[in-house]
Amino acid sequence: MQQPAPPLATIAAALRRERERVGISLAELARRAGLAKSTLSQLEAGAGNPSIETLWSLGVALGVPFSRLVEPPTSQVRVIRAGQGPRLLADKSTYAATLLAAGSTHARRDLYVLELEPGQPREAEAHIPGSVEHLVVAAGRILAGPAGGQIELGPGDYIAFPGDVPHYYEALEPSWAVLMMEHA
Amino acid sequence: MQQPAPPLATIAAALRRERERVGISLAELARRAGLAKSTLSQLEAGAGNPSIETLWSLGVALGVPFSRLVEPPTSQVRVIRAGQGPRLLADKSTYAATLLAAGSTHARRDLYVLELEPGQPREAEAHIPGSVEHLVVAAGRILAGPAGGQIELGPGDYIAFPGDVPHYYEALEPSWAVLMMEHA
DNA sequence: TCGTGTCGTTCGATTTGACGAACGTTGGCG
DNA sequence: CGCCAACGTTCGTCAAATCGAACGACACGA
Repeated sequence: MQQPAPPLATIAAALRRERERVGISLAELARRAGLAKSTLSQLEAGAGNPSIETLWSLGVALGVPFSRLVEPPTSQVRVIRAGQGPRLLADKSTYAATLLAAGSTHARRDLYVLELEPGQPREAEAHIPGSVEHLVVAAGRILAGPAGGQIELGPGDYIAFPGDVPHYYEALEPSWAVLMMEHA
Repeated sequence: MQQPAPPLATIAAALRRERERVGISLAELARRAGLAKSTLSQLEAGAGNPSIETLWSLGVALGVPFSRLVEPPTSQVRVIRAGQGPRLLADKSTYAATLLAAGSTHARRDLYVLELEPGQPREAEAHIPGSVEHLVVAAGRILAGPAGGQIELGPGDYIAFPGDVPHYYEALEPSWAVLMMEHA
């Protein structure tokens, strides 16, 4: 499972990698995480055995989930090509989805553009267990979320919710959005 | 993301839950993990702030992945309102990125909202080999693509291009877009 | 009724992680 | 050039996590 993985070096590498991804200095990250520079310096040097709270605050400050800091990076190289011509999948006149990028069976992530018109809401039944839907509203107003827990969203708003329970989309005005479907 | 979640109580609950699932005593687990009984006792009581190595050895002894001990049960609904969320530092004032969803190490796909102002274009150096960037323009006009092959995009337009070669973003007017970064 | 084993908790001693202050270095600017 | 600010590192100090040992509670047999 995670047998021979000494998390010491992994954490050191992950910290430096993620920090450079965000593009901030060591001192700045320490400030945001509420830590001493020295602590972070030693961590990135591979020395030390940080406490959970310390690592957690770094994860929050970097905006990455905790697991990314402790688990070794996946080294396998897999190329997934962008979808060619967008295809249209429509089942109701008020709802249209355009498939932008379809992941392979090994890396399942699909990217859609949704176009919705007010009127008949779309009720989606549960998908495969473990799937997650990510929605960013580009224009208009949309009521979305798991059945019974819908939330109203406007341009720029983001919502993520489990796709393996019944859920729901309704446009309050002509709208469109970007949807990332994540399958377990 | 994982915002105000103090992992202290989560860990305590997870430890007791997983230990009872395996069906061993506290003393036995401490023995297998190479820890003092007292340490484990306090951890399950919710007191303490364990080090990474301590928690890791418990994960190994319990036969569960590390993340199961630190992350709360499972995903629920998460909303990030426009303008909220962790903002990545802009190396130029014309560029801002907000991280919406960060993939785990096993499914590396990150979702961002980009905000761009006209002016200085953003030149990005190559990322990890095999990475792909997917961009959907929500509003405005953006010139984007690999260096030398930029394409002008308007609202609703989609482009995918390799992220492991130098590439380029420029807003022709105030714009924002949804970016999915896909790491190999 | 002892004696023995294991359970989980509590109590000092010690190792060690985190802090704050200093250091040398680098880059920008008058 | 000097000055200043920020960077990342190193060092001494302090608080805290971990340890080892002892504790009371419970169960099982002799």
